[in-house]
Amino acid sequence: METSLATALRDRGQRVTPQRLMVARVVSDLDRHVTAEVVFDEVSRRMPGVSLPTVYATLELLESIGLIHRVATERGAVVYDPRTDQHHHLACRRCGAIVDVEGPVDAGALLAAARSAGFAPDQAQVVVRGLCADCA
Amino acid sequence: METSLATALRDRGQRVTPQRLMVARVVSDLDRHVTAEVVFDEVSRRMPGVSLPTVYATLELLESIGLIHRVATERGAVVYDPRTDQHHHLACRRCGAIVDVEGPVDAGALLAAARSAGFAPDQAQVVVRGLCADCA
DNA sequence: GTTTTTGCAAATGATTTGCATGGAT
DNA sequence: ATCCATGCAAATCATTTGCAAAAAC
Repeated sequence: METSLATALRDRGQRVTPQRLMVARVVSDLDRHVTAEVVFDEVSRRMPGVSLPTVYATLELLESIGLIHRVATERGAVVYDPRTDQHHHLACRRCGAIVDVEGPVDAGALLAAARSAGFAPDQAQVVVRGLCADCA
Repeated sequence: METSLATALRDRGQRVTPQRLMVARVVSDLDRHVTAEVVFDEVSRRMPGVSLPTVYATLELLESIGLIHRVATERGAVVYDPRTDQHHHLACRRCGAIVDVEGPVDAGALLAAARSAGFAPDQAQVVVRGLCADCA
């Protein structure tokens, strides 16, 4: 991932800094939905002195490049998802946890309805709400 | 709606106050996705002196009763939805707008996958991401 | 009369901004 | 040498909390 990040940054005329490489590496290593705070803690462990604003700015940058996705939870909290391929989410209504889930979904009729309303759809993502194994 | 709210409150041993009735009426009248701030502004217009904390508390109460739904937008902002029946959303990736959309969705396989992961699903909600008519 | 709800003010928590310094090109 | 990125501190924004006074039961 570091390589593709460095390439993307150079292509965009932006700078390759150790902080940016570290944030990208940490998100990739943690390999789950993480808050900015969690990323900051792990980055700080590996590279003390990195500031929280830099972590926020870098997460935003990584999202604009397309290396991570920003996900809003039911509670309004924000987490970052290292997966950028199409997938769906299970959201626990009690503890707020979000877990990935795979599976086919037929939303063709919905996309058609969206188009006829003048909306230009990119993708349909499903959020399954309920209780996770721990809360049930 | 006022009647069902008053009934629900009495059933729960809670009090029927003019502020609560007004918040419920305003959400119902505005009849769209609204922020707490927007509700507060309209409530203040009709009944000056109502405080913002009361509006927040009442929106939370209305949601726990099931008269409105809380929805987190892609940006992490929170809006309240007067519709409580099953429906889906179009989310504009540029301006953040959220619009209701109707249509059948087959998420049976996904729900099955959720169950086999120990998750107890309530419902599957689809968020169609893309560009709204105004932003396209 | 008793208990809940309200309004006020202050606290909180997450994220963003301004600005001078430091670092990448 | 130039200009972008960083770290720090402070600002901002939405939401929540503590508490005394007011209102509903």
